[in-house]
Amino acid sequence: MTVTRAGVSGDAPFAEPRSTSFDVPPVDASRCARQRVRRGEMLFGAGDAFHTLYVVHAGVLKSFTVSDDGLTQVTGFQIPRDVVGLDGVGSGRHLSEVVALEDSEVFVLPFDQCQRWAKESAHGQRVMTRAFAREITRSQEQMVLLGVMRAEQRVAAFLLDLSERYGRLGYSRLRFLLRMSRHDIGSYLGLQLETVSRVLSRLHREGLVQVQGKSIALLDLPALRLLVGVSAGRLSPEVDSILDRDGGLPGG
Amino acid sequence: MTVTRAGVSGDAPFAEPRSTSFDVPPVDASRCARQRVRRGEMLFGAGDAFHTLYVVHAGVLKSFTVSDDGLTQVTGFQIPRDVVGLDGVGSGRHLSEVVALEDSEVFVLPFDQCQRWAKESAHGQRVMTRAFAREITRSQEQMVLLGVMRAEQRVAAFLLDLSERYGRLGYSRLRFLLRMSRHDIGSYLGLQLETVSRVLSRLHREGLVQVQGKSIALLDLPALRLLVGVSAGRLSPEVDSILDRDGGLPGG
DNA sequence: CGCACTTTTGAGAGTCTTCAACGGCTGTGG
DNA sequence: CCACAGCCGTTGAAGACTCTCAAAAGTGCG
Repeated sequence: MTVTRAGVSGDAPFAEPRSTSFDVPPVDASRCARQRVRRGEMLFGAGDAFHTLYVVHAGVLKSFTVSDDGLTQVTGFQIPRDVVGLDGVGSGRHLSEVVALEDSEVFVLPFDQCQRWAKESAHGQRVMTRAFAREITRSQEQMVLLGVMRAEQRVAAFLLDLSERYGRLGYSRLRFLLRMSRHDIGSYLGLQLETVSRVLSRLHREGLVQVQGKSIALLDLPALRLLVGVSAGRLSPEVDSILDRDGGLPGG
Repeated sequence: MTVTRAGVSGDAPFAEPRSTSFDVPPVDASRCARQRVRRGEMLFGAGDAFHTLYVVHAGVLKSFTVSDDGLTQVTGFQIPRDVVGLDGVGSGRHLSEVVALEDSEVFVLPFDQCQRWAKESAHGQRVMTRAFAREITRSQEQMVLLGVMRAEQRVAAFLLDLSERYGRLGYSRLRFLLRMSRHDIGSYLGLQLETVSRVLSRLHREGLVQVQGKSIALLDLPALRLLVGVSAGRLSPEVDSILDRDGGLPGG
């Protein structure tokens, strides 16, 4: 799958029948610029100038850091409502690269506009702060995963995380598709692709999950949770944020 | 070393001869509340309500997550000018715990005050945003370290990171003290303490470093950098932030 | 429909961990 | 001031887990 660069095509704001609001800037998704990113296309690359945040509207993306020698490390997978691009805030350049794993669409949120929004509205500030905070929390959890968990636990944690996130979007928590390759999963979890494959096979044999290529069914959620251990960071339903007085997400 | 809870003693704002400004809220350190944290004392614990950020003024702290079953994972070591407490922003409760590794002092920055500052001043917003961004960048680099590096590389990267940070503070980049135990280092790097000890011994034998208990001397910086590989995330001098028009830090 | 990539599975090697023992250092109390 | 207890650090040996190399089957895109 060759990576190409996404053309900025649909970047003119246009309205849509139902206002799909999300908990990230700007408030109103219906009048927000969008951009399509086809499977294999790159949303932005490492070293690109940063001036825009994105929120996934449809599809799945993967983020990964690129070392000077070409080695890569996947840092996350983004599904609808996830924010993309925060890695560029610090230096003004993107440290990581983002590619679509399937035909996707993202909302385009110029960062200076976000900043203005945060400055002018208390709600805006809350939302922006929370976006940052989530990224920090997520990274911290991933650090625990990479630091203390063994292969089987990492894979289980990965599946439970996806399950939870799809669930929050209104999709099934028990059956979903792994849009990313075993290689990508391995890179994300600090494992080799063979190890990922073996662990999935083992979990299948043991009846905890059912795997058929990219199709996954979680057969025994409690056992999976037990496996991960109460020990390693909460992949559990979100705690309410002190920043979040604006509550949950509509529909889903 | 038993962990006790730090009493809120010096929390009344008081002035100081020279204004030690730092690049984090509030602007003026000279009129900022402070708090002493003695060796082994806890600045805050996991689950504690979050309402305050801290900036290390003197000393060294360690942050670590605490699992339900009591297992811990060190998430970072903080030296002067580092921000502490951002992990609590997301949920309103601290997810991690912070303990002083030596007698230390921190500036106390009520978060709502920071928020107000960010809202009212462009400079404040930049500084706050950058504080968040740094935390994200740092976590991302740690993810790479934990995900793709081997023990020797992790330890070398750890030493180079400390070297760089001490250097930025005006201390020697070549000789410094490891205030934390081998156990803490291991926890931070996703290794066992024995592995850390062994690697340090090996690096010593090979002439890259000189280790005597907690005292470290980096004898061959280029070799250490080579070992880490250009591959794994930049632990190199900071890129300038687009958020940072306020420049460097005053005297180290 | 075929080529290329992905996934699975096996076998052996390597790294890191685990268990264990020993010496050193530190802080405390007599 | 010295003795002691507890923690820290080092080192060894065996074992566990993951990686590497390799081959074959499966899948999907063009």
